[in-house]
Amino acid sequence: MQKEITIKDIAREAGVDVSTVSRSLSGAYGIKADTRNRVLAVAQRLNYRVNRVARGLVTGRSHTLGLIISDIRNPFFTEVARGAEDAARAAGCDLVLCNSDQDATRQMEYVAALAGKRVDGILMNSVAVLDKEQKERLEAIGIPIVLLNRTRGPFSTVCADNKAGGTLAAEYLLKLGHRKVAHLTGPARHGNLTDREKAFVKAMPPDSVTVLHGENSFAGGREMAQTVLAGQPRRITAIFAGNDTIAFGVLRAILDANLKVPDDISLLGFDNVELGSIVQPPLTTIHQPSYELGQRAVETLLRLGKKDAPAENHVLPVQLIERQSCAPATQKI
Amino acid sequence: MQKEITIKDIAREAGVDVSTVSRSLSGAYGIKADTRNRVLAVAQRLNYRVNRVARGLVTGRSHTLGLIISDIRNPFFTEVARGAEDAARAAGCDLVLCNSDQDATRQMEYVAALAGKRVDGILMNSVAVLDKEQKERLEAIGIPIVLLNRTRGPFSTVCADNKAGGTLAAEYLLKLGHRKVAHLTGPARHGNLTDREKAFVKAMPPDSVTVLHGENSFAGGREMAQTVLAGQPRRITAIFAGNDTIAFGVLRAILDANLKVPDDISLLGFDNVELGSIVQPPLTTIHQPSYELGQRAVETLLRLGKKDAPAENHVLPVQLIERQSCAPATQKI
DNA sequence: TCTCTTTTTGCAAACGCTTGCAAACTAGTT
DNA sequence: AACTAGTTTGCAAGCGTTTGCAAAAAGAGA
Repeated sequence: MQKEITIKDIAREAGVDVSTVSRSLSGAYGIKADTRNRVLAVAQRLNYRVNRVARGLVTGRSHTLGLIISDIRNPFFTEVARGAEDAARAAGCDLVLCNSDQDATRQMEYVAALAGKRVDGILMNSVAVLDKEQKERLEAIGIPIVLLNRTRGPFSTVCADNKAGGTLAAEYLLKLGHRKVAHLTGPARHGNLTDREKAFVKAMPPDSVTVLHGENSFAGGREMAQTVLAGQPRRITAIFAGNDTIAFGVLRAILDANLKVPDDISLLGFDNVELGSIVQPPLTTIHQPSYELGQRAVETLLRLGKKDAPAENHVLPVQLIERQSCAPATQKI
Repeated sequence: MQKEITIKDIAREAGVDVSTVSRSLSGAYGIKADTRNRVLAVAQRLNYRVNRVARGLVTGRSHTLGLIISDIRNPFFTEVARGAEDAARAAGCDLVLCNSDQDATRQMEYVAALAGKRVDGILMNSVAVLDKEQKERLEAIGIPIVLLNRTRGPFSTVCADNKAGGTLAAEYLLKLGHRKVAHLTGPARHGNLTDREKAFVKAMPPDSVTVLHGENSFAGGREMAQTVLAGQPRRITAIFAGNDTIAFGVLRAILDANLKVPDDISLLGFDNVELGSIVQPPLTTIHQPSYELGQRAVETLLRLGKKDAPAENHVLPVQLIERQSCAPATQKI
């Protein structure tokens, strides 16, 4: 590691004070164009590159944001991350990536590490709803934070309109004539999924929907679908999956059972991950604006950085993406 | 932003010097257990959190690594990123995510930004082979760097064994009796893909393979497959795609043409992204250890950080994943 | 009790930058 | 020529740590 070139070197070389160099470099007002150019030339010649950590120490701003999600491999988060990164970049910030793997301890470790780094803000899709102690810790840290996929709480939030999505799903399925449907979703009490579920059930006629809770994954969807398909207490004409990943599992189970989508059974997803358009048949789903979620979240975060900015709660609209996995219900019964 | 608690506060409170606090906190040798405990207690009580940027300034180590890839949404990179993040975390480092979108300028901007942040190392999947000037700039920066998906060059590299993969593909297809095949891949002169292509063509009998170059994407695969399927100068029994993403596009085109995989035509991918096992039929492919690639890369990076560490070149083995998209060739002609 | 080691602590100088304040100029008025 | 009002610069004090070195304290051996 060769010696680092500092503004001192430039100052010496250009025959001015370091403060003048600093001001020239930052384009501050009050430096004669002549001097500035000379300084800039020297800086260029010496191949100078500002040391942001030193600058950060004095300014107190690190121009770094933290993104804590459960797993970047979840396509939804991939998209969120991309939106966040783009927005961060636009604002001259870097984004550090943290995978919590749904582990609350790990999540809080990351928060602590990011705080130690004095990031300008934290973007987090919290593992679970925060308990009182965690909330206090977060507030004590005093770093702007915005929570993804949350709607309430003392912190700023950015979330898709899951309730509207649930309702949308119900309306669509009803319009197609489905009166006996199953909703296969993740664990109960999972913020997002629960909102979808509640709104969906509420918008459907009483007794028309069977809800199954399982693992929030491809395998989970497959399993749930298998049990629904196997023990058939009632003939089901459509399945609404809690999200696309579950839907893919369901699809696999249906195909494995030698049934056809949508001829034998309709399938509706949620999220609109890219894969949905690749799979056969292309999946009809509720689009969640994941990229915009990430984007909006960092924009909010940046605003929170300003003095006395109030918490913001954003709810982004969802949208039905009609592809080929849903068809009108046929009265086979 | 309330006032930050510093070691000075602790020092005052505990009645010792800041250096003692620093040493206590870092568990240095030469502090009486008694004192240390007292300091630790005060730190705890004051809810102290070390300022890593200050520390970084004096130690010269930021415990941050940069990851520059073209797009995190590419599932291959998602996996690489995950491997990298896990390895970084294990080493007590953070990872900042940079999407270059295949833009060389943007890539170099990121390098500069990361350098300004004084990251401990950069992990990069370079957009293109580096020209002389870029190489010099990278070297001048003096930050450890490891290149992903490269095998040669003055820098350390981590790469899957693409040549072996190409050969493997050829051997497998030959074993199944395919003698007229197409290789649909990305742009010519794309490091990775080119290696695969060359090895594949070389291992196949002369004149048995038609190579098509197109866009490296789902759409690209679809298009190339359409032209192969449409104008059929010769009957093809199998397609080897440059990677899984292309393969998915090919699959879609085949399905759209009312042909069956593998009955009418066999399809072989490369990469082994998760989606491959979800798609119908499950895709036979060459597994590239993406997670390990990321992991290995940061491990290498960390080693480079040590004094006088020599450059390393790693080639990771690939592996055939046999699923259901390939079948023995039938002599339809 | 008095040296001689060995620990344990404190002092002070970095690390590379920003920034408030005052000094030194420059130009504009009178 | 003197005075005022800028404008351009330099001085020096930080930002919160770490760390080499020396001072102080504590044991140990006599």
